Amino acid sequence: MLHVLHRSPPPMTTWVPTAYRTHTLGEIQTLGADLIDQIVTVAGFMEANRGKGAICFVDLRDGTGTTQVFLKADNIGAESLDVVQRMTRESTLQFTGTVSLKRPPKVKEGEPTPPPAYEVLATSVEVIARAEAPLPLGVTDTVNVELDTRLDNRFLDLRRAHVNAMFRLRGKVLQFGRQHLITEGFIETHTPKIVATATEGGTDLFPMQYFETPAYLNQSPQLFKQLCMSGGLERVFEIGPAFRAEKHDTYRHLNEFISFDIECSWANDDDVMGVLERMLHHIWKSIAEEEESQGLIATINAYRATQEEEAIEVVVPELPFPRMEYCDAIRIIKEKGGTIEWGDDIDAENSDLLAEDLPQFYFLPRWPMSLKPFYIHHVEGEIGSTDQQLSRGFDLNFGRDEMTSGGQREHRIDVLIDNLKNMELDPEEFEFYVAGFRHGVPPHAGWGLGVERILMKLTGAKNVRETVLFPRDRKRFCP
RNA sequence: GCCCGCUUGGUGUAGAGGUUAUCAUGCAGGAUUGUCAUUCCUGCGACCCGGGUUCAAUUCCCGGAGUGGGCGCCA
Repeated sequence: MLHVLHRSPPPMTTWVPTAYRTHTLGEIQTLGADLIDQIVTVAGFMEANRGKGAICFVDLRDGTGTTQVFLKADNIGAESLDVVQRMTRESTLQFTGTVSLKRPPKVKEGEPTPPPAYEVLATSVEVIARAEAPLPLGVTDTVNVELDTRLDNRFLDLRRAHVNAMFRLRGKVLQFGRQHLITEGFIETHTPKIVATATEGGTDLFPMQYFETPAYLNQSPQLFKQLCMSGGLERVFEIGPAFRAEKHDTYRHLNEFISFDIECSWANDDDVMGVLERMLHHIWKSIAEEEESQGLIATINAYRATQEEEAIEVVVPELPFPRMEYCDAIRIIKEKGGTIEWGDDIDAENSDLLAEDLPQFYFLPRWPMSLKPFYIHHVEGEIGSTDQQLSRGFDLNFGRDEMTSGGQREHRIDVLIDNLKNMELDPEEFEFYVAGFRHGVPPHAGWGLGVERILMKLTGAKNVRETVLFPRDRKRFCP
């Protein structure tokens, strides 16, 4: 059966000296006591410089932290001091100097003395690249910046501490998700993004030219990961882009997004719901427990405080997640006064009604077959309250928002072909896929999870675009 | 695709048919300071585009462009 192994945390990251620095700024702080009086070379962005007289303080920032560099005309020379004093914010500078204990700040009586901090007493400076002024957006300014301005100048936006922290958290989410699936026996795969035909039907695809032939950007790895099941790979996952040419314009949609997909043999919908909730639980738990992740959350909260926004809190969801079967969801929506009939999709307004009682993760299993794509499995005789055929398809929501859709797949080739015809798709066009079911295939199930949507829930982002480095939406595809 | 907003210095905002167009942040200069979100002084910098109404439009109307939100659909 399933073995979920306990993994010890990865070893501490080591920063090897490079051509431009002997130490990171983070190391100056963490190893400061041992580095006192040693000569070091550091490099980074100049966040601020203070002091116009015979002394000057520079706040220098690199990927590991911030350290103050202290300049005195006696040590560095009047000319270099002047260069630094006239330097623009966000220029990249390289300093050589000695590590020394920073003078402790004046502390009011009764308040605790802060831990010792370290600085670099500079003896020389190299201007690597001077930043043009004014900056299109202030990296350390407390004024709000609109998302559009941020995305137009994303490279500068990324220098802001809370934005940087968000992308580091994104890396963590992928790392912990990947880590969990590997412990459950899944192997990482890649499927093609250039395809000859629609993989699911329904959605609009981006057309492209493949040499002399029209082709498309793939909307989902769905059919290919199923072929992996027919190929006996048994448990696969993929983290990759999906492209959809839908002209939507909302806080939760992108035209290129990263889909976290799995497919699992000898399994039904209930089995893969288990994989999903265990994986999400692992991600949340790891973020809540790991020191580095907590530091990232704290950075985001420090910014939120300046914007008078509520702090985000990583609440580890309890296992198992609640299950709200489609038929029950319809009944409850009706009881709450929502307008819906059995067989309808659950729209945003009605999702809000469900979210009143289920504000976090919950599964919505057993959708009507009529609402699900052709590849979803059904068991004859599993019928809803109106005697209509139910499917083995499910959604995972977080409050009002859909995070995942998944289900057991149809492995019976005759039923598959019927389904295609019933949904007005041509089995001939899907021959590459149907062929995979002709020579024996295990029953299988899987799901696709929107990475950006998960990030929104974890980091409190109000718009998925915030969680993507360079988002592609209806109007934006540059930078 | 449909519905509703918004557009003022680099950034984010206040505001009014006639103003010296507000404030913060920023930028430049100066004073002070081994600073710690320093403080203080001085200065710089803006009404999206086109047309209309009006003695007068950045303000009102129409159109355009850009942008934000909601919906459908989805991850």
